[in-house]
Amino acid sequence: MPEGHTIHRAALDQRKMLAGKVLTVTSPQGRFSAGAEELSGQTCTAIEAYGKHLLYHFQLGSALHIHLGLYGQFRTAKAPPSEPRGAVRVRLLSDTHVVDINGPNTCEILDQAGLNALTNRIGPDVLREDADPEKAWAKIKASRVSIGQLLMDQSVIAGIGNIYRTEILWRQKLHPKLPGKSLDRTSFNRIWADAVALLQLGVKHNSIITVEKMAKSKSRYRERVNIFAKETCPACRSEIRKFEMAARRVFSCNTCQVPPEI
DNA sequence: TTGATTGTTACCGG
DNA sequence: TCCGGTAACAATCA
Repeated sequence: MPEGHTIHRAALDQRKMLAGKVLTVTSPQGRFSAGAEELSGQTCTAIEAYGKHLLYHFQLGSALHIHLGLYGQFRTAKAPPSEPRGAVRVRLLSDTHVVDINGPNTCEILDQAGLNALTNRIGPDVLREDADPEKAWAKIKASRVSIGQLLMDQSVIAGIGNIYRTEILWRQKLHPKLPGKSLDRTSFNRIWADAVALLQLGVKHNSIITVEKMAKSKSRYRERVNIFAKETCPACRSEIRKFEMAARRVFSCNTCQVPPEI
């Protein structure tokens, strides 16, 4: 479900529902082993997205750390809470709203040391003001790994997922198999700027949109991306190639994105 | 019921 | 040390 835009959007939405309020933290189905009660009754002081990670900070200094993985999702509703839907690991309840966290990959309580460890292992997040692109560039220009893989490596650059990597590389006319070290600085700058723009648009609309102009009547999902899971390149009508990269599917147009010579 | 999936980590071997 | 490959895990939806 989530690429980085989903988590940043969730942070925006949930701030209004939970931040600055005393929360009741429960695990209605007993699926949270690390002691949600520890946080219950504390004020949630801040909600912060970091790449695909979401942090709920609490007044005594620890934080609830959530990573949704491939399948997890947030379900939000107005109070009073109703019966949990699906597998709810944690339920956060304020005076006005309920946030259920279903099926997250990670669901744990972090102290300050844990928070530091987390932020140190994540690369610059394209959606954060404090992101330093130089850190990403330093790793990319030194790596013989393909740019398609590097864009998915959250320790290199945070927030981009499988759909955005395909779409960004197509938009920038770069083949996914190009080695990181073969990119020039201009290409990297374009990738970074495009990632920022596309993910910001994703936050705004709460969905992935990578086409330049989208007719209102064509707002169905398949019409919002250029080549992801498509058959034909919208620019040159060539056949879209599909292949695997680190066990994830990638798409490219070998006309618009010239493959590297082997 | 089956299969696919917008993700990550651990571990192994070259 | 780097990097590719594999398995494991998660829950939902079409």
